[in-house]
Amino acid sequence: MDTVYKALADPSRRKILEILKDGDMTVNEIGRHFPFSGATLSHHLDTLKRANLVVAQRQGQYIEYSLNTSVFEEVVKALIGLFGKE
Amino acid sequence: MDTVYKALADPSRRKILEILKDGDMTVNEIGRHFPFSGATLSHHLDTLKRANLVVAQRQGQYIEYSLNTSVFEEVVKALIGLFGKE
DNA sequence: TAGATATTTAGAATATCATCTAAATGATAC
DNA sequence: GTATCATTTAGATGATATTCTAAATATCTA
Repeated sequence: MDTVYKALADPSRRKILEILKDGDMTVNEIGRHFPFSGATLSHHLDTLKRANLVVAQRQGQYIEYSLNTSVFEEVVKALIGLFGKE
Repeated sequence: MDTVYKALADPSRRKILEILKDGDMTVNEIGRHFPFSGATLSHHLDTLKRANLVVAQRQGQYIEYSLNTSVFEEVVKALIGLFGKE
C-alpha cells in the first residue's frame, strides 16, 4: 500500500488518474495535458503502474493506459480504515 | 488537498494517525512508538498539522495531539471522488 | 529494409524530504 | 529565578523524487 500513497503524493499523477476517468488513452494523448517531456510522463506512468493504479496495454504502435478500477475499491477501503474510528 | 496527500505519503506519519486512533497523546507518548529523534517527530507532527489531519493543544507542560476527525470525512470523500467513475 | 512515430531507458541536474545534533522556547517546581 | 522536563526551531547532511536531454527499443508504412 506504500507505493499507492507515494503514487498519489504527486499532483501530476493524480491529474493523470482524473484524465483517465474519461477513458483509456495513449501516452501521447495523456501528454497533451502536461507541459513536461515524454520521458517524465513515462516515469509518472511507471510509478502509477507499479502502484497498480493503472494498466498498460500495447495497441500496435501505441500503448494504451487505463485505470485499474478493481484496485481502487481496495485503496478506498484502506484509506477509510486508516481514518475510521473502529 | 495536496498537503493531505503529501502528509499521507510517509509511513511514519500514517502510523502516527493509527496510534492517535487509540486516543489523544502527548508528543512523548507518540514518540515511544518510533526510533527517531524528538525533532524528527516534531517535524512529522507539523506536517500532519498543516494538512489538518491532527490538532495540537497545550495541556500545561505537555502538548496533546489528537486526530482532526472532522476533516477525515472530507478526505475520504476527496479520495473516493478521485477514484470514482462518475 | 529504411524512415517515421511512440514509448521507455540511461544518466545527470536540481529540488524536496527525512533525519540528525544543537540551540531555543515554554512550562513546572523548587 | 534557577534547574528541569517537553517540545519546537535552526542548520546541516544524505537519500529520494522530479525533471531534463539523449539514446535505445518497438511498431508501422512505404
